[in-house]
Amino acid sequence: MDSDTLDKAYDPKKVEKRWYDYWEREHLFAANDYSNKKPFSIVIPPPNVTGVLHMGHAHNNTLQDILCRYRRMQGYNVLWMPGTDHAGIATQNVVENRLAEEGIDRHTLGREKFIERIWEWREKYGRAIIKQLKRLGASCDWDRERFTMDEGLSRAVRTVFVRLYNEGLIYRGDYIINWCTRCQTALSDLEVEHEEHEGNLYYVRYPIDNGSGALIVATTRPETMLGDTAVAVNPNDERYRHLKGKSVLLPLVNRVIPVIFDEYVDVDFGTGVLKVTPAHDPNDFEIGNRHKLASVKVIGEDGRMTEEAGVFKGMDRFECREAVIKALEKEGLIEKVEPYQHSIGHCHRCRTIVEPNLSRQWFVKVKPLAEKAIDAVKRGATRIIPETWNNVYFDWMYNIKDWCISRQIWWGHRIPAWTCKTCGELIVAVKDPAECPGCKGTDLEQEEDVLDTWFSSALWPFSTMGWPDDTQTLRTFYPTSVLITGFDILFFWVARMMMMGLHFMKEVPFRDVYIHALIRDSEGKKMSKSKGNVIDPLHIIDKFGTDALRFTLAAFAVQGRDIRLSENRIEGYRHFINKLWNAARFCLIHLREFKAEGTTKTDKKVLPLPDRWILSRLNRVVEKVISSLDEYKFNDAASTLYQFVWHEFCDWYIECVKIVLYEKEDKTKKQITLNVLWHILHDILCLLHPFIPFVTEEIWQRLPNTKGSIMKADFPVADQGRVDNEAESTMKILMGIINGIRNIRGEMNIPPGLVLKAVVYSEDRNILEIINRYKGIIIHIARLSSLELTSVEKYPEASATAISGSCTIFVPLKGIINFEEEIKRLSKELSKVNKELTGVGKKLVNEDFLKKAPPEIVEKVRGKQKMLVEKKNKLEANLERIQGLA
RNA sequence: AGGCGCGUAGCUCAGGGGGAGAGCGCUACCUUGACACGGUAGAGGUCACGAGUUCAAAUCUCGUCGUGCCUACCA
Repeated sequence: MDSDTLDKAYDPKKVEKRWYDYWEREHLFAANDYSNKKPFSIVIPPPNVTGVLHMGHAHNNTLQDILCRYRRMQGYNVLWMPGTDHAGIATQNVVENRLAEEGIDRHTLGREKFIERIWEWREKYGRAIIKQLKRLGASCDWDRERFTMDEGLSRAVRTVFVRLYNEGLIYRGDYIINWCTRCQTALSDLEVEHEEHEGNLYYVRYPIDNGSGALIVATTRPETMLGDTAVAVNPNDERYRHLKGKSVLLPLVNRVIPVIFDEYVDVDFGTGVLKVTPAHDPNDFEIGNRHKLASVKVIGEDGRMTEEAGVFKGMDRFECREAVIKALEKEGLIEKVEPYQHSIGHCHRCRTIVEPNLSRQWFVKVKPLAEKAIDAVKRGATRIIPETWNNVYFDWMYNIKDWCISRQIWWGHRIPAWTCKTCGELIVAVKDPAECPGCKGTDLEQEEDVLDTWFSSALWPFSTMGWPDDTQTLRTFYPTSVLITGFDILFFWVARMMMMGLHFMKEVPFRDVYIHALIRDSEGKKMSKSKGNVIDPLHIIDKFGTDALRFTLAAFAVQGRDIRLSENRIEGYRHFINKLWNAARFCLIHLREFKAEGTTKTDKKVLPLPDRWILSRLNRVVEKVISSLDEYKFNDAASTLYQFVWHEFCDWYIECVKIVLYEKEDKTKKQITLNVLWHILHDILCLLHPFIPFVTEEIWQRLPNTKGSIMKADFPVADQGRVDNEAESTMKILMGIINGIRNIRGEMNIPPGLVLKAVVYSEDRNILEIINRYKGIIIHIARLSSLELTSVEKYPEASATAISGSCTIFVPLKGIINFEEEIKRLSKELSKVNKELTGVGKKLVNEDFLKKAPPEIVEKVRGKQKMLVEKKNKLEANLERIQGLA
């Protein structure tokens, strides 16, 4: 690498791929199972194989990458475990749709062939997301990439299943589950999305059997009445007490069904009479169990009415609703119809309305697992950050219900259970059994169903590390240091990993869980393809570069608030990348002949003021960046660096350095400054590398006296010895004076070509001395021809004036001054001061304030008042004088 | 129905009991030997509204309105 001049503008396209390939070639992302360095590990939230990178991925993985690069530079042995998820239903749907385009149905293809096709499809298209993660700069240890359907992970899944089964924590049974009539599978409660829906509440008359009158039942789903096996009332409901032991005649079906009494029924809802359909409603199912009612399934798996529905057989469930209403109306059994708003469950994959259906499925008894998971967070073994998510986590865990894990699809881990066709024995085993352990029969039939995708994801932190084998990877890297994810999968994934990790590893899967915001569009809506409001990260990367995107995402990553992304903001941060680039360009031009021996740290005493100042500032920044990153405050770290690089390093330090580098100063002085310049740039690059890896590597490679990749450099450490309050306050004085002069220039529209003289007056000799010592800096940056100092009040004629601290700055403008403008300017300033002064004054006449406020606050306000009064007097004097001249 | 969060400059958002901030946009001036993806200066805010706590509230508490999300078996 040479340190020739950089291009005038940073072009990410020329840089990004080259350095990523280099990092991979040099194995810089590789974790070491045997290192005795401190471990730091993260498992990636595995994206779906079907997926393409969206902003959520970009955000999530940027944050992970920042931490991984940061910890590596701090000397940790970092493992970032990558991989993808087979995403059962989603993937199956995608491939099914592809096949449909070819006119092929999966059933004609058959199970084995169909699964083969999915594997083929995965090989061909499933790698897209990995490539895209690489474009993002993700420093995963790619040699360890895992897939939830890999041999090893599948073995983990089977092992877990078998153990839970043997422990009685997995069972099979007939229960009401959520059924998607389109996907043709059961769903867990989490996979159902509720949505408000305008419907009707139908009041239907159920004639009382062998008596007069009728019970009126309110329902939103009249079609399910065909499967009613009772009507229920609350035992405390006076209105219906007399119906004990009575029955009603179920209309249309003409089935006699009992009136039962159950506490569940809400007296205040509708008529206080509930129709009970155990086969199509979870609550009714419970009631049915309590009262030993029969279940009549009237809606089939395809969403059409079954044999049991009599004349309605074969109708679609929604058609049937209309038909039932019509039939009831005909018989005069509809009492009334009220509009009614209620929420309806939809399949989160295909939006079809979910049908609660009685079905034989496999379940995990999660209560005992959840207790351990609750406890782990309670006792702080795992921290959730930000803490507000604790409550959400606890709430869900406390109210957890058994998890339906069987899915009637083909793509996934097939349930390791077999039925012996000879004796009916159920065999659950890790390895495919050859014969029935009971009757030794060999005619075994494996369960058709596969497991919920999240069942395998729940094992991810340890299955990826080789479990159930006792591997060195597990010993070194489990539990992982932190999990970074969005709250949308807190229950789906985080909670379940907690449960499984604690149960099988006897240890939490992660020390910290950092829950980040969701990326939304400019209106605050969740980005989704169907809404068409996505901002494609790859498009952004092409347009602005990866670093600009990453820095934006980091700067936006505020805890507890969602991100509304806009291209404008990303563009703003591209400018920052370019600013850094150009600052480096300046440095490199001057560092061309920089010698290695100059890189040792110079003693503070011999350093010029600007150098002491920038080193002091740098060390404060280092401290702040480290503490921010340690607390997952990515935005604080990013904006601290932004502020420092742009508004301190570029705006002030480089300007000061120019004086030394461009004037004919002696060589040693130049060397000292170059030394500091090198140091600051060096540390800035290291501090920024985790956020913006590409541009920092590119500059690093051209910076003299660096070896290898910046990835292997040490992350800066704060050095309290470099913090220099005196230098900071002195610089503040100089900046104040420079700003005063600049203000005059700007406000008075003085041509920039015009070199000005200035006179600074102050009664404070110490201040004057300081200014005198550093007048070169002021002269240069404020572009003066000379700067005079005086402790005697003598007013240069026709001057514009500015006040800074105890100083009055005069800029003689004989012949150029616009008196009106100057009067306006001073008056404006004066009214500002007066306004502030009234505020301060009010406080200082307040007895309570003087008595009760902490003394240092009172002192501060007093000091401020004094300063303001001084400023006011000076302004008034200047104003008076200028008015006299006008 | 419960729970959580948000309402601060034109826009996107930081801050979180004692000086209202940033980026973008806007106005004026400027091709100054790193950078016009730049520089300098400037305009712009009853920090949603109402009450309370406090010497002091954008900041804490309560309420109202608006807004977003999550959870839920009231048919």
